[in-house]
Amino acid sequence: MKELTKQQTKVLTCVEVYLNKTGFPPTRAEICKELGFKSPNAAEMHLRALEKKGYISIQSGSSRGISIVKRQQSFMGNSDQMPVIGLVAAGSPTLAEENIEKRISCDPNMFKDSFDYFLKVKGLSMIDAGIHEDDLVAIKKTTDVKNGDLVVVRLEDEVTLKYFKKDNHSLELIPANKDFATIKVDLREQDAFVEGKSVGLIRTH
Amino acid sequence: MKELTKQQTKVLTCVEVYLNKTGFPPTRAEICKELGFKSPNAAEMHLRALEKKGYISIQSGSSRGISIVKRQQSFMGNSDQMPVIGLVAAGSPTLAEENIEKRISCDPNMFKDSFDYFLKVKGLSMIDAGIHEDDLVAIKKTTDVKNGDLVVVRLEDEVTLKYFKKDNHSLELIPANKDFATIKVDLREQDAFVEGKSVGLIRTH
DNA sequence: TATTATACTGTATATTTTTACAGTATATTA
DNA sequence: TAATATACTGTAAAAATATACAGTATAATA
Repeated sequence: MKELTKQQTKVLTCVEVYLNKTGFPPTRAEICKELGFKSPNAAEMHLRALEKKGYISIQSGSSRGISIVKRQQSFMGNSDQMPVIGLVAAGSPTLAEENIEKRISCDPNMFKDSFDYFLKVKGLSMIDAGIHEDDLVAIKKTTDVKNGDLVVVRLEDEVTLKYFKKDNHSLELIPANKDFATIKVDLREQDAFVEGKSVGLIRTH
Repeated sequence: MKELTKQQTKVLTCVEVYLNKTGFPPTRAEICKELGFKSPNAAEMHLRALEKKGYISIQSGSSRGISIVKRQQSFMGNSDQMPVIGLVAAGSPTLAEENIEKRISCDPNMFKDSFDYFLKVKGLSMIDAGIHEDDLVAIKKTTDVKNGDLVVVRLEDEVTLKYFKKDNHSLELIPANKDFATIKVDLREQDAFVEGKSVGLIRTH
């Protein structure tokens, strides 16, 4: 998550406080009044920046259409709107806004380890690990992975979920389905970027 | 607190659901669309009644200026401490305190359907459905189940998680593992009590 | 039996609100 | 050095929204 500037933090706090006090988000004008700005465009621009950085989402065309994605302070409890990543566009960063399919309200600490986003599973390559198509795998962004971990790896422009096995320069990405082949990468020849590892899974029946 | 009429309850629920989904309250027109009213005044009048009875407060002159004073149910973007049911003691009600292994902080509405508790899976009888030992299956308490649903059924003093199939007096509880046999019950001879059905699953890696 | 509450449709309007556009200025990055 | 991000003022118009008013109809209450 990108860092916020001082003013952006002020605006986000203002929205949170207003929401906490009234139960609904403020208008641009109300933010201005609260923070001493003289133009509604000042608030507008800060809100746009906050959206771009993933802290809020703005429902275009709706009055007070601000929802908080990631709270700074937790007023109520610890529930964030965790992003669900569907198909990742080639070359784009996994967490880019255009890859976010929806958001689910849940506790980032509901699993043993914290996590950053859900990855929606495509295909059947992990079926023998009880991971089905459309399951949501909770991913913690980290490069600190051990052999045997279930990891998200980017190869060229493809993102894949497999078991991790590394031995010197040889990386193996192992599926859990006998119909799929292990992906073998020689790290001297090809890059592989570990995006994170799975800390849990949720499935809707 | 005064009692609500059927329609007022509907409107209040509508506001709560909208708020839970978007993070801000609905407009009169949006309530109408949701509930099938054709005039914004229909929503207006219900909101006035809800305010008069103390369930909400309305900020006059503000768009979406509805705040909920008294919630009907706890929807929340906030998390509840959902109970995890481990081994169920023979004869005791499933949700009895002594059966609660721990509690997990999460949103009761994180799946498509709401749920009441997590059941910790024992054994391998559902492995081919991608349900492993120690997975937590989210159970909604209900007796309204259809053939093919994944249900929690109590037979005598045993609680089991299986696929449901009922045909007249014949009840079949079908596992997802070829090494396990389908449980067949003649309802004229033996009682079977449907405790609920699965709406989702979570697993910690 | 008159009154009040519930439960709406339908229309209209004043107000609220978003949002685009035109500027100004500074700091940081490429 | 040019481009981009931040950080605003000021104005205006289009769109969203609240809300008043005029009705109709039914059920409950005094």
